[in-house]
Amino acid sequence: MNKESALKLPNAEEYLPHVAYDSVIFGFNGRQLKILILEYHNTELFALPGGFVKINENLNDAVTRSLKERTGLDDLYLEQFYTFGDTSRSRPDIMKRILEANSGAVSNEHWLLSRFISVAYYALINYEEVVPTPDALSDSISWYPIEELPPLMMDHELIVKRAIQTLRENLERKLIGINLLPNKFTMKELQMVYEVILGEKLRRTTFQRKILGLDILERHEKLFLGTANKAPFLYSFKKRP
Amino acid sequence: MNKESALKLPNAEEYLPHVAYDSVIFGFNGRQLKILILEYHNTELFALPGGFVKINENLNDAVTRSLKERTGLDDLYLEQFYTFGDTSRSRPDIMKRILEANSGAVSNEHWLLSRFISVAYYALINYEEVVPTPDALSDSISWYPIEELPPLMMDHELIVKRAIQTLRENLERKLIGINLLPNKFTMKELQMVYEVILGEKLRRTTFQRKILGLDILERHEKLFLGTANKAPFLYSFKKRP
DNA sequence: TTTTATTGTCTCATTTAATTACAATAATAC
DNA sequence: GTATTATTGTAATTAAATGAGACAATAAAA
Repeated sequence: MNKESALKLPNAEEYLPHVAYDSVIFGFNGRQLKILILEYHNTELFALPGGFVKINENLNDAVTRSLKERTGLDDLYLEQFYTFGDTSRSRPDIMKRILEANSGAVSNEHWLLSRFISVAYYALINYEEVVPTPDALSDSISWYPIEELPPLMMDHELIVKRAIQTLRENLERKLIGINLLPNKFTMKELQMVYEVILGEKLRRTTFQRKILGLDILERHEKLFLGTANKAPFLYSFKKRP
Repeated sequence: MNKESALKLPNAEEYLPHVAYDSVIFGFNGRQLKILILEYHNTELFALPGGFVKINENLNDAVTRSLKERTGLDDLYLEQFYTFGDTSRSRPDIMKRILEANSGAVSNEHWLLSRFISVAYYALINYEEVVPTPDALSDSISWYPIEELPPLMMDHELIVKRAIQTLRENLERKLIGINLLPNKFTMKELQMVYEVILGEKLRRTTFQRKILGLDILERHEKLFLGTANKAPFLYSFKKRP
């Protein structure tokens, strides 16, 4: 095991025991909705990025901190959506495999083997700006389309499912100024984001009229892509006053 | 101090440290939306009913257990809505007052004086069926109209505010089969529930047409109240198939 | 029998949304 | 140049939902 990463392992005294968080980080590559999944060293275990809360740290700050570490971004749309608290979600056997693959033998009393309650968040980020960075326990962190996720450990598949469900429910009400697109985008791109989130096709004219009617977009120059058809306008979200 | 209640104090070994829950229990008395607030022994401190999670207990089960103890009910509409995790929400000074008012001197190392993260739930219950019962630390538990709450300790006012906000947001989408009414109710009563939750008056004819159009109500016999006017029908929510 | 307050249901106007239609374009083919 | 093609922006038309009254049908009291 590589000593450097072992040194970065979270230390019992620094963190609140029994409390964790997990993040479902959504990105949009122009066609698909994807999420960031990490793979632990030498275990073939896939998981959501997550972490622990320092003794004197606000829960929300802890999540923001780890998202900054995983993505390099600090302006992201972040929303807490559920706290998972079943006893069955804690799997000391799996945690032990992860820890031992990373740093050799681990005592059965290790704090990370105890029961954890996990507060789950989802984040919406600009796919193009992200520099995914694995954490101390992981080999890799990569984008996976939500339709083609690897098998996730513990209850992380349930967490993803609920994240998508909440995202759908919140789409109309809360997050029109979605962070999933670059600063400037076409109406078609915005429509595609709505379609992949809702999982259904929308009518072009209805969608366009509705969004424009909300008066939340600013129109910019046209985007000439060299295709043999009318060039679409670029839009950006208006700054909130 | 009364020895019996002191004996019921939660014991450090039985519970998950640093994890708590609080419940906003809504009831409707026919005119107002109310919530259950308890008052701690000899402290003039008012708080939401809450509690702690046993080492081997699911979070949701812990909440159900305590709601059963506080209200006598086990069939209630219960929804988790947010987890409060700021460091500033923990107030060892206040907790110490509560504990000492209950059982004499308390060590500064007492587990209840440490930082807690609280998972907040709201419940909708049938006002008439409830038998409010204080917990070990409390003198009383009583209904307060949401417009006339006593000053609540720590961040409990914020928790109530967010509960009401979530209830409003969820009214149309989720909980048409509200638990706030008795089994049979008049259209006017249902409208009043909507009005107190939304905080606005609704048009009688529009409301009636909309609700009946949803096809979720069953019509029963008329309710004769002895008033000099046409008697309204009673309705109940259709059983979900 | 008349009066009063309230309920259940219609009607009609108004608003909002869905659907269709069509002109405007940006590049390509000729 | 001019016709062709795919796509975009918007207007016109239909359909659906909602708002605002109108009104007959009560249940009890005057």
